[in-house]
Formats: sequence, C-alpha cells, structure tokens
Amino acid sequence: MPRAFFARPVLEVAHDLLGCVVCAGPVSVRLTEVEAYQGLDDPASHAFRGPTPRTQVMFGPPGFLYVYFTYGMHWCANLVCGPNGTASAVLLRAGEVIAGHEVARQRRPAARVDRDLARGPARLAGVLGLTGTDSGADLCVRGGPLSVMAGSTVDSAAVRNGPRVGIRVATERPWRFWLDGEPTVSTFRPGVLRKRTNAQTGRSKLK
DNA sequence: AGGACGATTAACT
DNA sequence: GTTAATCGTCCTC
Repeated sequence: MPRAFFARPVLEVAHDLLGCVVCAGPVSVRLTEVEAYQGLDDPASHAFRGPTPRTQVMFGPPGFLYVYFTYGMHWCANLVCGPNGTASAVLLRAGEVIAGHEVARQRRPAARVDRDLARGPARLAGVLGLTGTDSGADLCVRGGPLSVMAGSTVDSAAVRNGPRVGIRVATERPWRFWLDGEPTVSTFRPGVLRKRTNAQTGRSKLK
C-alpha cells in the first residue's frame, strides 16, 4: 500500500485494513481483527508517555513497522499510521492464512489447526516471522520484511468494533475492529487488574 | 539499582 | 474455567 494509505487517521486505517493481505515471504494472511492505538492521546498506547528507544518508530512517519516484545516471550506487530508525529499505530491482532501454509506451520508448530495459525497478535507476528529486528522497517518499499496489499472487497456492514483486548486503561474506547463471523477473531478478554504496590504508587515512604 | 508489569499463549483442571 | 512461563522496559527510589 502507498504511504498515503497509512497517513490517514488511525481509526480510518484500522477499519480499512480489515480484509487486506499482509505478506512475509511465502506466507500471506488476510486480516480479520486489528486494534487502533492513538499515540499521545491514548493512555493504552506504548507511545502515551512520550518517545523511548523502543517506541521511537511510532513517532516517525506512517507506513513503518513497530514490533514489540511482551510477556518475556512474544512479539507483536503494529503498523505506524496517522500524520507524522501522532505516534498512532494499528496492532495486527488476527487473520486467516491464505498462502504459504507449510512455512506458516513451521513457524508456529504449536498450532493444532490452520485456523489457529494467526489467531491472536503473537501468533500472527509469529506466522509472519516478525521479531524485534524487523521493527522500524519501511512497509512501502519492495524487499522489506512485510508488505500490505488490498484484498477482496469487504462489506462495511460486516465490520464490527468494540473495546480493545487485554488492556487495563482506556477500556471504554471501542477501537478494536473485526470482521463479523470470522473464526480467526480472538475472543474478548478484559485486562487483568492487579493490585498496585507501594513502589508503583510512589507513596511507600512517609513524608 | 530494584521491582512491577505486560496490546499473550499453551497447558492444565 | 485457571495459571505458569519469562524478560525487556520503564517507573520509582
């Protein structure tokens, strides 16, 4: 896709990414579920507290890949969107593998059925073979680790949206988008609430 | 320098 | 339905 596709408001891009096809080597995935993160205006975004070495790519121009490591074992992939500097991105949450099944199964041996190959953000990044070394890659040049292409037309009436999965803040923002009835869409799960500790509140010691 | 937590998954009961 | 795995990142002191 041209950079102008990613340069639009992130909610618009998230909606339009459904049905698009992402390709990494021989593996192609048709996107069925994504989430929008609106940078500095979104407490749930990694970019909310300003740029860090990890999130620097989000603060650059749209059309680049942001890959992060989480839970000590998983990679997740985002596409940087919106006007330059807004630090917005779309998390690729799930999709249907439509080509390269053999390589996809090698990359994700734990998947028991093909439906599970790219069901969930870490599985999707895994099936695409993306890791931290791919973060910062340009999506709009040939030969990169990931390319995004238009898929078959999606009926806008099939697009649903609702709260994002697994987050503890900004839970009221309905910025998760998915295709109704797709078996690869992950089930909703609220963020796990944990008790705040003294160290986190910064109030452990008396003043 | 120390510690809490995570845009999750797989393997359990 | 529950929970362990596992470590980079970032906040706090």
